[in-house]
Amino acid sequence: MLIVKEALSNILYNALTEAKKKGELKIKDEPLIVLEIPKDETKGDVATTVAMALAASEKKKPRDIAEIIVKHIKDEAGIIDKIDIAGPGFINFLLKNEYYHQILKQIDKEGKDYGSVDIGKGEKVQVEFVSANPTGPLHVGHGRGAAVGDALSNLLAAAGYDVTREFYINDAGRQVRLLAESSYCSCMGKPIPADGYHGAYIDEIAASAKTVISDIKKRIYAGPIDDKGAAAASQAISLNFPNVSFEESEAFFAWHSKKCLLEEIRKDLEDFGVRFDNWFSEQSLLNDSSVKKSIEELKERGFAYEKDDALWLRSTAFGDDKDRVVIKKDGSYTYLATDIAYHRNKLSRGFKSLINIWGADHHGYIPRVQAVIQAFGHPKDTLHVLLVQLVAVLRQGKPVPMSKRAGDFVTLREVVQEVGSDAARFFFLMRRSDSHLDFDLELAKKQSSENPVYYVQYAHARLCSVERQAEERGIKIPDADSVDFGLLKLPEERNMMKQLALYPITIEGAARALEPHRITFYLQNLAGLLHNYYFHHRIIIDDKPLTDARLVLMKGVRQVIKNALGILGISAPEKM
RNA sequence: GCCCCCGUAGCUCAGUUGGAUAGAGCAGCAGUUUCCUAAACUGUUGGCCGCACGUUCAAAUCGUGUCGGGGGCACCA
Repeated sequence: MLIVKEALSNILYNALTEAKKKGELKIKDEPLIVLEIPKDETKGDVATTVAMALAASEKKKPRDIAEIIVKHIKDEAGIIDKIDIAGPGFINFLLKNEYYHQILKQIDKEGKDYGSVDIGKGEKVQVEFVSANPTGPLHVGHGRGAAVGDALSNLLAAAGYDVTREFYINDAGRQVRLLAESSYCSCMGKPIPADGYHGAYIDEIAASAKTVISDIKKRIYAGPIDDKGAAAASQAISLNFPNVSFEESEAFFAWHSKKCLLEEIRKDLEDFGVRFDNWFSEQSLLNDSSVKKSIEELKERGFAYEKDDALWLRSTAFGDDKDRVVIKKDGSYTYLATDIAYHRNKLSRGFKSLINIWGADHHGYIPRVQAVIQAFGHPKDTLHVLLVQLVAVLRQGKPVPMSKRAGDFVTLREVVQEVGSDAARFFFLMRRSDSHLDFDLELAKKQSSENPVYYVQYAHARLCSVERQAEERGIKIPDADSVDFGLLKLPEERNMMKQLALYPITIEGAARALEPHRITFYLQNLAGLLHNYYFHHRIIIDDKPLTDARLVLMKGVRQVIKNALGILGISAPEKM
C-alpha cells in the first residue's frame, strides 16, 4: 500500500502536469497530493482530495477539476482497476486485485519483518520511561508507563529508528535518605517517621539488612558489591547492633535499601517483559560533577543568572511562565539541576530525538525541560514528552481505593499475577496514553469476546489450529508463489487482504504520532475480519487450488497478527 | 487567578492530523454450532460530536469565547 501511494501520487502528479501543459488547469503553486483510505469500502481503495484543494485557486467546481485530472491519468504501472469521481469532488481509485495478491507474496517473503518501514532511517532515538524512585514497588501507573514505553520503543524500532530504552533512577536527594531512615527504624524496632515510607516491603528490607550485615561480618556475603557497596559494607562491619544511630549507619541503609528495591523493580519489569538498555543513576551526575559542569555551561551561554542568593535558569527565554531556581539559597540543588545535567548528557550521546514518558501530573514540568534543551542549543522538538494518565483499577465495576501516602496502592506485580502480563499490557495500550484508563480486573480475566486480548489472541490460535488440521490431512502449507490468488473472490477475502496491506501504513502512522494504541485497534479490526470469515467459510475444502490460496491468505493474517502483537509485547499463542 | 489535558451512543472509547451518510466494543433485545477451537458468529435499538460564534469548497478535528470534569502552577521530589 505504501508503494501504491507513491505510485498513485506520481500518476496524479503527471496528470496535473499534463493538464497544465494543455492549459486546462492553471496550477500556480503545486498542490499537495493528499491520498487517503476511505472508511467506506464501497468508495474504493484509495481516494484523493486534490480536485477540491484546487477549487479555490482554479476558480472552478471541484468536480470539473476532477474530470480534467481523470482525463489525463495514465496508469502505466497497471495498478488501477477503476477510477470514479464522487461526492463533492473525490477521485476514487479501485485497485486491481493483483496488487493485493502481491501483498500476500510480500508477507510470505518478509515474514516477521513485514510491516517494518524506514521512516527513521537509522536515526538514534532515546525513550526514557518508568523512571520510578527506588523507594517502593512499582504500582499500576508505572505499569502503564512501562507498557506504553516498551511498545513505543518496539514501534519506533519497526519504523526504522535506532532505539535506546532508558530507566532514570531517581536515587539522589531526600527521598533516598527517608527510605534509608525508614528501613533503619524498622530494623531497630523504632517507629518510622510519619513522612517516611511505610508498608510491608520496608520490614522485608529491614529484615534482609540484618542478614546482610551479619553475612558481611562473617565474610560470607555473596551479593554484588559495587563502589558504593564497598563503603557501605565496611561501614556495616563496624556496626554494633543494636546500638547504632541512623547517622552512623545511613550509608549502609541507603545502599542496601536502594539495592533491594532496584532489584525488585528490575524483576517486576522483567516479568512484565520490559527490559532496558540502560539504567541511568541520578546520583552519578552529582558524583562526577556533571551537574556542576552543566550549570557552568548554561552560565556561559547566558541562560543562568544569580538573583536573591540563588541561581536561576532563564527558562522564560523559551516561553516558560517564569524563571526557575537551579541552586537554592542554601546552596543545594533543586531537582531541575540534575535534570539539566541529565538532558545535557542525553544530548551529548547523539540522540536526534528524546522521548520522555511521564505521569500526567508532571506536565507543568515540560516547558522548563524544553527550555533546557533549547538553552543547550537544540531545537525544542528534540524532546517529546508523552503524558500517561492515571489508571483506575476496577473490581466488580467498582474502583479499588488507592492512596499513595498510606502505602496502599495496587502494585504492578499484583495485577500481572492476577490477570497475566498479556492482558495487562493490552489493557494499558487500549487507550490513548493521555486519557484516563479504567482497568477492569474481571474483564481482563474473562475468556470471551468481551475481552479484547483473548479475542485477538484467539484469532491467532485459531489459525494455528487450521494449519495443524491441514498438516494432519497431509496438506502442506503452500508458498505464496505457487498458488492462484485469483481464486480468492469473496469480498471478505479482499477485505482481509486490504487490511493486511494497511498494516505498514498503520505502523508508520502510529510511529509518527507516537501512538502505540493504534496497533491495538488495528488488531481488533483484523481479528474481527478473521473471526467473521472463519465462521462463514471453510478454509480446508475439497477444492485443492482454492484451499491452497486460502491457506496462504490465512498464513498472512496469522503473520501480521503475530507481528503486531510482538510490537505490543504480547504473546501470540498457538493454542488456547 | 494563570497554564495543560479531556468532553463523541446508556457505559468505556476510536476517529487515518480538515473530507463523503461520525465508528467499534460492552451493556440491552432477538438469533446461530452434524462442519478446520462457540475464548466464535449474525441481526437490531441507540448521536444538536458539551454550547456559541468564526476560519473555508469542506469542521468532531483548526481559532476565539463559554460551561462542565481532571491535573498542574515550590528555593518539594
